[in-house]
Amino acid sequence: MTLSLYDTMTRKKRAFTPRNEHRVTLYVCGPTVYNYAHIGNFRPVVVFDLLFRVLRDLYGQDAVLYAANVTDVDDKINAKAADEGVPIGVISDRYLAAYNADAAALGALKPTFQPRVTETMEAITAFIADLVAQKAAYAADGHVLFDTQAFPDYGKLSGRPMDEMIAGARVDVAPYKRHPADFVLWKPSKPGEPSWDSAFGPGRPGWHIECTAMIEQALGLPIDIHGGGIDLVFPHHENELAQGVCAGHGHEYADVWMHNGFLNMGDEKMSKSVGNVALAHDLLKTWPGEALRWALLAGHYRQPLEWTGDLIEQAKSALDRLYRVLDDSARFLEGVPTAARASGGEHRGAVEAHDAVLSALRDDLNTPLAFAALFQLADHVRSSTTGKDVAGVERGRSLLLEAGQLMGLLVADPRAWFQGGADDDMKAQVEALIAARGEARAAKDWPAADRIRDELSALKVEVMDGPTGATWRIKEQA
RNA sequence: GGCCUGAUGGCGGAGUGGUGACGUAGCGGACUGCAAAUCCGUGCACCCGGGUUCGAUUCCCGGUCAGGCCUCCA
Repeated sequence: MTLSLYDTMTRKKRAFTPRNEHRVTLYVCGPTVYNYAHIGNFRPVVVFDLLFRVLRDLYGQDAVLYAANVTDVDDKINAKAADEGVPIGVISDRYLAAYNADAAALGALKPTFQPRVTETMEAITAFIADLVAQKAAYAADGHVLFDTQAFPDYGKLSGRPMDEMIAGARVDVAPYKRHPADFVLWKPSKPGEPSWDSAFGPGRPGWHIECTAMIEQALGLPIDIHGGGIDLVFPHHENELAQGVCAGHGHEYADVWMHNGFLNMGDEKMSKSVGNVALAHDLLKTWPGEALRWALLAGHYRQPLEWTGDLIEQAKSALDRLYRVLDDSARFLEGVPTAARASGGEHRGAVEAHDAVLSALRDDLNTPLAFAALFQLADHVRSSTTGKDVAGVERGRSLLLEAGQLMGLLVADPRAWFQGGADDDMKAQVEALIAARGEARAAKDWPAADRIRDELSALKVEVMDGPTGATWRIKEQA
């Protein structure tokens, strides 16, 4: 099975072939750490984490190098640092830690590298110097600018004819630019702002150069896959590409460009600047990270996604269904003597469903199709459990867990998934009530049994009578 | 003004030139002391108008609507 990926540059899905299958390189544009990140920031995090996992599954755990940068030089960081009267590092460290914690809660693996602009200054200034030497950049009015005329293919990635862009532009062009599309590589810092020394004078890097320099430093150019949000195609990635090619790396930058669709809140675009926020940090207080991860993967990554309460609830329900199968089948296996367990049998249906998950993911990360296969696999486990097919349950269960965990899902203990909110005291209390209710039921004292259920209900606990006794779980919040 | 996406059932959301995924919600039934879960059954769609075709939700053209980018928001 080959991996095919949609490439923004060629606008079609292509078979993916890494330059070196022992060293597959992936770079994704990361956050500016000046505040808690909203859930939309985590869509690319989760999407490209999934790609990272699929690549590792295909090429080997250590064969994939994944770099996700952190922008820690930025006006918003400067403003916040000035507000609090602290160095910018205090701000960026604080919110980077929060960001990483949220990403981990959403099931994202740590990238191989997480470069920061402040730790890449030498590479940035060296890169700019290289561009100047190649006559692809020029100094003007204290700035160093990239000369877009030096790159004939400028506009190709985003599919924008440059002359039309300029004709329709609504922005005033800085007078020192030779061409309206030229962009800043290095600029002087304003008084009081952080500044770094360079051959072009003290200042700070422009937006686009940092990614190019970080890629060069962390992975080496060219790379296999470059990813990010669709909104970055122009100008950010277009500019990265221009810089990267003109600095000379065999005139190659990235083989595949991948872009995830936007996350929308209701009908409004979700953006911190608009103030229409849903911080992952807050969402994680009420929802399991796995449910949020599922919700982010509920649609194909290239499609826009509407972020609504319904979406999260449906994601939670879907996971409940899978965890219920895992829980029920685990209880069934606990009741089977070890000696009676066997591992024979083909269980073709389960194997096929497992393979269907893989092939769906390898087809440009078709997560909805992968979810469908996951449910199919769960149905096999369910019917094996009902049919008391021990080998079938064991095989199906391990395939389900394997497929789910490849997607960063089904990582919780099934019982903990349902009883997660309870501490030991509460568990003991619940067990005692359930035992009392069991006695009442045995005596066919239904009013007493129902009274105890009401008590449990008040504790937000739901009891479920089964053939092997009662089980329970924490009820959904309204 | 320029460029680019998308339009599928109550909701979410794949996919396909012809037997209409999957999840969730609805309805009927089984099971259960009741309930939950589970199982069985069932209803529900492919924006509009042309064209190509034996046949289009799927291909082509036009339209409408929605969204994105062109301002260092992923």
